[in-house]
Amino acid sequence: MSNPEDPESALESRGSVPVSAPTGRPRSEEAHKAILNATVELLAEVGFSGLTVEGVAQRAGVGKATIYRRWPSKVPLVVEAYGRLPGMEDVDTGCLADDLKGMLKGYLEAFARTPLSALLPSLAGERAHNAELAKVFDPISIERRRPLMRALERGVARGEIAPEIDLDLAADMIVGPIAVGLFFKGGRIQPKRVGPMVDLALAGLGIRE
Amino acid sequence: MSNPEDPESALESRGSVPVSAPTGRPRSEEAHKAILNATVELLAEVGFSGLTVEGVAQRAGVGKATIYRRWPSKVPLVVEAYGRLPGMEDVDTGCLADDLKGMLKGYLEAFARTPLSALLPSLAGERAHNAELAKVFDPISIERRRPLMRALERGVARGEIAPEIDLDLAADMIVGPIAVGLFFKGGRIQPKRVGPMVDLALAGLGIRE
Amino acid sequence: MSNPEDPESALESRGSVPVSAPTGRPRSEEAHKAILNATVELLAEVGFSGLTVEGVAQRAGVGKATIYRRWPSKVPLVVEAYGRLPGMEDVDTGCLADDLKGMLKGYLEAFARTPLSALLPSLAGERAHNAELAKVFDPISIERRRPLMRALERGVARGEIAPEIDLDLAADMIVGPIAVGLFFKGGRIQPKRVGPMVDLALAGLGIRE
Amino acid sequence: MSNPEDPESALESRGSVPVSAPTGRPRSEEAHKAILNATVELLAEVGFSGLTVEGVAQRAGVGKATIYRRWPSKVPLVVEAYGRLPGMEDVDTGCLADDLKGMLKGYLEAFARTPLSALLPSLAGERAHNAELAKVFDPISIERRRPLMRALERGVARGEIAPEIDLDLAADMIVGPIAVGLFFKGGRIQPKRVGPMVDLALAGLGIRE
DNA sequence: TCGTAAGCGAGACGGTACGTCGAGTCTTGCT
DNA sequence: AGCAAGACTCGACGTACCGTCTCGCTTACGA
Repeated sequence: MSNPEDPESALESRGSVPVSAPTGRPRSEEAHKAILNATVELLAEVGFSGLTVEGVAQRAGVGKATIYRRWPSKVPLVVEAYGRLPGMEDVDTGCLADDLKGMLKGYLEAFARTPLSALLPSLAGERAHNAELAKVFDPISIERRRPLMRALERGVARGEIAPEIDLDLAADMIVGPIAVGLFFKGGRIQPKRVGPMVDLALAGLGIRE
Repeated sequence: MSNPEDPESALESRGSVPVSAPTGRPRSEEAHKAILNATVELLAEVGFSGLTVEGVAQRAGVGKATIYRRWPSKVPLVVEAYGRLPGMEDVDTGCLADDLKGMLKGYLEAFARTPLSALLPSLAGERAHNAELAKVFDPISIERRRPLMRALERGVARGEIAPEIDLDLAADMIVGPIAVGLFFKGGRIQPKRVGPMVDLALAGLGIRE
Repeated sequence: MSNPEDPESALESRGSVPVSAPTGRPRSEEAHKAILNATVELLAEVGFSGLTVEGVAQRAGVGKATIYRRWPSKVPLVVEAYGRLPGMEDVDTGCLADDLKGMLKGYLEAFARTPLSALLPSLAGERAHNAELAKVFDPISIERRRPLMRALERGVARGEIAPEIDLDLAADMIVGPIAVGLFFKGGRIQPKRVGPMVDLALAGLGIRE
Repeated sequence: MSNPEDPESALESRGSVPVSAPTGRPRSEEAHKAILNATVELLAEVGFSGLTVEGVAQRAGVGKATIYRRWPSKVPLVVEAYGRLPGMEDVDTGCLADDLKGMLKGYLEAFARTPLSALLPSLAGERAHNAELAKVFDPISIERRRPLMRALERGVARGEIAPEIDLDLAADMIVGPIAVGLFFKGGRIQPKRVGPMVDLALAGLGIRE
């Protein structure tokens, strides 16, 4: 993710003159991909704590030095692999409830297709006492919930949500059950439970007529 | 946790005859406590992944074998240490909103007093790819949210909650923001935000006049 | 062997009044023997360096403390076990060559019957850097070659050996090939080779016609 | 000792084509030497039984894995260290007695200069119940007494020794007193006693005029 | 005849070293 | 320069014994 040695970053620095002469053999893009793929695969198989750089190198058919040349430790490697996995995709139907239901359903399906459900708890667990990880993990997390925030903002604009509502808190409440299910029950929420989940969040528990 | 030498287990086997003669020097209760204390301390300092059995032994002033004699690996050790930390305490005021606010506030204060906020993400992260851990972790998690469930049940009984509401989902939604804050934002929710949080959960996001 | 707690040593301190009242349960002679037997057996099986006090205790059906109550460490235990094994037995035929051949043959047969050939190298090896062991081992070694020395002295008395010969050196030369075979070739000398061995020692290598 | 990576072994395989491509970083010759030196030093200080691989690693400034990569256990390590120590050096004066006296004196001086006198008993003791050790130890022992055997053969050629004499037995008898002194008396024979020792072996004990 | 003092088997105690494994770094020859 | 390979130092793993220390019991003596 935009690391300084990345040759593509050099191109971004305006024009055709590289910042410093990139002599020698260029880094293999192939190796890069193989490493990230191996990382994602292994994370799904053995989890974060079972992941070894040695294992990634072997699976990717790559020397360990090639990994360490790109990532300073296994944490940023995993973070970048995580960044490759799909996040929430914006759904805009004109109705808040349908937007939320559509987005969450799509997201939960991504959980089933990818190692996201193994990765997220591992990374979140490590994050808690690893400031270095937190620094790169948090922006990605914020980025990933942006579609959700946008849907809520549309809801405010349309008058479906009262303007004084704390949207951040609202977002937490909407994805909260997914997080709780993921971290404490080890299972993904079934997609069919998304409907009630959103309805409950929108209507609240309280009876007030 | 209910290990066979536990004197109370002996009582469960009906009557005064122990299952088998407990010969030899009995295990030191003192060492047991010292180990758990050291574990809790170190978890708060270095997290689950940074915790080493060697470090626990050293901090507790205990030989490694004394730890391995009691716990087969660091996972159940940490789980037992986790079990010692305070959970939610039931608050029964006769009003659902006040019950929930009281309980959550108390719980969040426990987060500040104890290493719970370091432990929970670490354990939840490990849980995701460690079936052995999941087996012992999940019952404890369920036990810990029981006061919350009871408050909700009282709410149903009092007519504060519609009877058709899925209480499990409701509980997830109420603690959801705490979980999200803990796992993705690395911070405990401030106690003063508990009020809006509960109000939002009870009233919902939707406007319905 | 004559350790200070030995109740029989108390008797040696002149007279019938024990130094201190030997109250309490007396030490089990049975356990003592079982420990020594187990020690000899295990030495033959696994050698000195493979011998563990734990193993001896288990084999003897005895607690470890019962061993440590009698011997301060495994070294004196092994030495005492060694002391129980047969040594050279004096043979007095009136002819030096026959005496020596008889004694050596008998000794080599003892090697075949007992774990002596496993014990001796182990103890000698340990002796080299274990002063404590050397202190108890050496007197036993001297004692064990005394029959050999006596035979040589008889040879001098009878005029079979010139009086100016250093008998200690002579004894070393006679048992030397056995030692070399034991330590460097791992095998006991075959009894039938005893004859030439003694003849060579008596006649020397040199031709002197 | 003649391990497959040894460059000289490659030469033995006739021709310039190495048996297999030696990829990766080559093993550090420096570390190898440092380990062997540390081993010899420590053997002299604490003996075989007091020698720990951990201690060798520390003294050599080397990781334990680097030791285990080269030697499967401490036994072959010690054997190789032993192989580096000086053995008997051939002395050829034209007179058997002088040859033997010269060689033995030189050898005994090597005992004083090196930890040989600590090593030999330790290794011989271990050898007795360690077949693996015996396999590598024995050829070295035979090699080391070869100068002695050659001197005896020269003695036969010159007619100083009767041809029917068993030279192996003769060699055992000549070094026997050294072995006995080393293993049972813990001391090196004083060099000045070498003369009588050889004279006795050549002339024998028996009086026969 | 009974108390008391020491012995008993069992096994936990704090330690130390074992042999293994992985982290992150370094060094080959080749591309 | 980057590459695959693999050795490097370091440090934790989980195991096995060390020599010591309780346990709940015998066992024998002397009060």
